[in-house]
Amino acid sequence: MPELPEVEYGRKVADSAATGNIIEQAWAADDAIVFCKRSAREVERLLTGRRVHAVKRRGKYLWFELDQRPWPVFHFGMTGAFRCPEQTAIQLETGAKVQDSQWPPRFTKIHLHFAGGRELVMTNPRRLGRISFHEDPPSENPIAKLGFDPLTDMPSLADFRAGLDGRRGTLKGLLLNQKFAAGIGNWIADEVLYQARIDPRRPAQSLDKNESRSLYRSIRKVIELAVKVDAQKDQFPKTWLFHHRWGKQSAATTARGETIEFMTVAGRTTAWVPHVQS
DNA sequence: CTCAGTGTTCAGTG
DNA sequence: TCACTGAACACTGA
Repeated sequence: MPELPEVEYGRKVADSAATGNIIEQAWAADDAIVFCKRSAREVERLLTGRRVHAVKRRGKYLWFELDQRPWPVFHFGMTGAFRCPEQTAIQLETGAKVQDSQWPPRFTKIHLHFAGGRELVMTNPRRLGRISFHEDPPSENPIAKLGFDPLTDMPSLADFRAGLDGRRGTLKGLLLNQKFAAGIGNWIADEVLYQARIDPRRPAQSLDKNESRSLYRSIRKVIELAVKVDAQKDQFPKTWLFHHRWGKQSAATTARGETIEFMTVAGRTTAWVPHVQS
């Protein structure tokens, strides 16, 4: 699920459960991959008794500010999510909010119990997510090398344009590059290029003034709206490409009746509308 | 049974 | 060294 809007929703879930509260009990799964070689017992030791001062996000990364360092950093990979009993989960495909059928949910990697009774878990079925610990997450990799965050740190149009200069690769590849813009993933890249009416294969440095402005505006619009509705896909406008990109059905069309085609760009499946994007 | 997949990293190339 | 590409990773669900 996780591109910027889904991760920002995860931040809100964690914030409501954790901020201001003390972690009374922490349970971690034995999973050397997700915990970056750290043992479950050590993870539990680093978290138990700590008070959470804030839950921060940059791009697709989240971290807790605790009363003692190091601080935990969370990345959802392809399938991770934060859940708490009070908050509904967002279903992967449809984006609809659903209640968990069991608690803690399947694939729970970490389970926190807070003083006062709130709980929070991170699930991660495919184990491409990561939970690591850093003394100062924003100044250390991988967070330090991220590019601008389109929600909290959108550059000026002039700076955005300057960032396109000298880029030899495709626009699609650049949008997916977290060192350029942090938080854009496969569906947002396709949505933004469709709404800006630009061919995903175009070299980034080839855009004229109108095109780069259009791309800039599309990024802001898609991110801000998706965040506003807590990444619930059924609340995205009907005109968005998003609703029609799944399944790669031949003869897929947008709500406007435009033919959608699929191709691989920058190594990723790319949905686009040749009639609109040039 | 096979394969694609909303992500990142790393080896290899230019 | 930088920019970029493609494979690998891990596992579920179609």
